[in-house]
Amino acid sequence: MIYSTKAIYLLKRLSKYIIKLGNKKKATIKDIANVLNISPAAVSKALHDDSRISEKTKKAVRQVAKNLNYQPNHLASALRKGKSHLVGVIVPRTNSNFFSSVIQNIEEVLNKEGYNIIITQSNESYKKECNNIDTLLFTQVDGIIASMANETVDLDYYEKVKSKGIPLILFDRGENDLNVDYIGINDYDSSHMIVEHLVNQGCKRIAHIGGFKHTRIYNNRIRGYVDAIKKHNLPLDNELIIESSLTTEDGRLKMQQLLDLNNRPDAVYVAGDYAALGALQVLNEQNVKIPEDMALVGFGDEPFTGMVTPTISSINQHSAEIGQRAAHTFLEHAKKSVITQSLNKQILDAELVVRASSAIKK
Amino acid sequence: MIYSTKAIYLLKRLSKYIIKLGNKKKATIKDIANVLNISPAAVSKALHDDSRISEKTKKAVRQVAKNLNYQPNHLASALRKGKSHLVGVIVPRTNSNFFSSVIQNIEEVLNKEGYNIIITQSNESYKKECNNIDTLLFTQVDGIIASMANETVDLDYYEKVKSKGIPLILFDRGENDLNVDYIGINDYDSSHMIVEHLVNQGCKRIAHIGGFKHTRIYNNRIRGYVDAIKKHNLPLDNELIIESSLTTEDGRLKMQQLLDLNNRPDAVYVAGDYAALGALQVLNEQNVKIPEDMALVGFGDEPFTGMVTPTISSINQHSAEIGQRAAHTFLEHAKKSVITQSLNKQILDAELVVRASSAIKK
DNA sequence: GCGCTTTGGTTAAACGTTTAAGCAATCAAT
DNA sequence: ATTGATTGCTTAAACGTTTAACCAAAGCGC
Repeated sequence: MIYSTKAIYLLKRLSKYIIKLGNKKKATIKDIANVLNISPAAVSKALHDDSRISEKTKKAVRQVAKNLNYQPNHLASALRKGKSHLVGVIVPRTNSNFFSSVIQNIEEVLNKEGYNIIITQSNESYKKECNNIDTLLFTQVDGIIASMANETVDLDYYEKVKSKGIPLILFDRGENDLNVDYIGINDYDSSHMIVEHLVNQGCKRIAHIGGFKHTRIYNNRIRGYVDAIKKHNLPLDNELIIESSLTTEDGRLKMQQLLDLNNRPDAVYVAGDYAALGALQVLNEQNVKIPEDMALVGFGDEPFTGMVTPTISSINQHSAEIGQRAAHTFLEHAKKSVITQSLNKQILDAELVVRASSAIKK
Repeated sequence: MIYSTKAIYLLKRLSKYIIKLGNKKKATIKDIANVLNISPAAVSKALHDDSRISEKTKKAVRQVAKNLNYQPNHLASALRKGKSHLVGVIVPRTNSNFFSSVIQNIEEVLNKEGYNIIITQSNESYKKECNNIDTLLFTQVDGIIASMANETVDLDYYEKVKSKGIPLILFDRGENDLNVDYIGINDYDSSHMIVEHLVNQGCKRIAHIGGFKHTRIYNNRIRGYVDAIKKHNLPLDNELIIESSLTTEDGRLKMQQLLDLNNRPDAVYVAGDYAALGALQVLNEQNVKIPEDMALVGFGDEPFTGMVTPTISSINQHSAEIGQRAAHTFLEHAKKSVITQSLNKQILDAELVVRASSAIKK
């Protein structure tokens, strides 16, 4: 093979550089510029396919970049551009299927647009959540997508995010008062669906183990339950509505409470799957027949609802779509230079997945 | 209250600045410097509690910083210092309890030291894993903590990380060949524990649904199984050792395969909990009594093993400790200026959690 | 061969920190 | 009074990109 003098010259400069870089740090735009005897600015433009750079130069730049194993320094470009291309995500915990699925979908959408996500967990603690916000702001994220901890009532920290002009998108657990984008399912209607379903199965006395009233979504589920019960002229008994932290353990306790009633319910709608699992365990242990003696419906469609015996009917919250919408909503904000947020709700219809725990009674 | 002339002067400058910043961007070190009529360098030093700055100035700086709602720009300091204080984490998926627990512990340890983590999922795909490595390198992470995808056999991409001088720590699924730090449990011994336990329960013909042989941990589990079977003079039959992808679905298939044998086993040790769940479903559906007709042991101690009927015995992999150790191992590397990695294994003993699926037979 | 556009770059400043080096003022000791 | 150390800052460069502004050379129409 015959090389032109030019090519040989280039090769020499290159190898000189490679040797020089050998034990040194990473290659920069400057190194490429030096090899090709052009300015760093030209290299930057070449790499960004600027129209003011000749095709020849672009090719050469790409070639040298490859040979020097060049990786752009994201920090430098982020600093210069004032954008980190990082998005913070805050969830109560990642080991629930709902949140992990939402996250995965956020990630997929954002990665395609050159964004990375930083996931943080609040463990349902308000303090941890504030910490998370601080670290995310510190890391200069371009936006925050969050689902609030159960404990969170004080919204000051989220106001801080807003005041910094950083797009904030809430999902699942959100607050109207913040006046930002929100994506979630229709909790009120979901409760209606569940009650309707249980009525169709012949249930006459339906209890509800709900979440904390101060969390809007749980409050909506409670309201939906109450209205649906009224609609069907069923007994609306105070002892049939119980507030719970919705952990498995608390689900056990609250189920026991229902079983201890003089006038037991014949169905129970639990506002969270983990608590529904606790309820199921208690029922199984005490040989209460499901669904004959007690029908059971959960909320969230966690995978284990299909694994336990009997399988638990539940509400599918469309985690994938929630994640995708949250990501797209952020991207829309990111495209605009001026960020103006207002209450903008995207409410999806949920889907009732009927399983053994509430299957038709004979 | 009486203010000194100085204080009033300061207050004036401050309010001037606050007004100026009002609709503007975030406050910087320069703004603080301007308010106090000192150099930005002095501000930086004051904020870092440098001994060469007077206590008086430090106090003033802190006060103004607070009033201006100053947040240090992480990007700038990272660029200058050549450290991003970001650590990349790669896992097959986050919705397994094992990984989510490891991650949570990594996060806890690293946050305390001022590091943030970026979590990425490979979904068991080699290609996605390579992508993840690229984005992490692009984001200038200071280190990578990873558990490999099932598919991964080619180690070139991980070599790339090593060659950039970025600390690499593997856990659970790792490769000796890479000569980096590794944290995991003793898979070989765990298999011994399981077989031993099943023998004690009176099982005479123990099958193994294992993972892919090319993944070292699964290979070790198989070797452990084989050696333990030999040790107890039990039948070591080729049809009793099945390779599986260890998904729930594949667990079902492989369990069926075992049930179809002329000479059925009386126990099966499944190298993953999800596959064990599939096996359990098949056994339940076909009314094979567990553990009387078929004892069952899983691996991983996923929470659902305690939720299903009957509950599944499994191996607890000490996810919390693995996460903590991985984080600490990274921190040790980070402290040193020169990074020299070598094969350094930390092997923890696992723990067998006996549940109903293998409880003593009468 | 004059102005005018186009091409293909270059120069220099900027992003917000950190930090080595420098320097003036004060103080301590001789 | 002189030297030397200490205190408390300042100056300026650097990290690796991006980008606005500028400019030289070539091409073009007439």
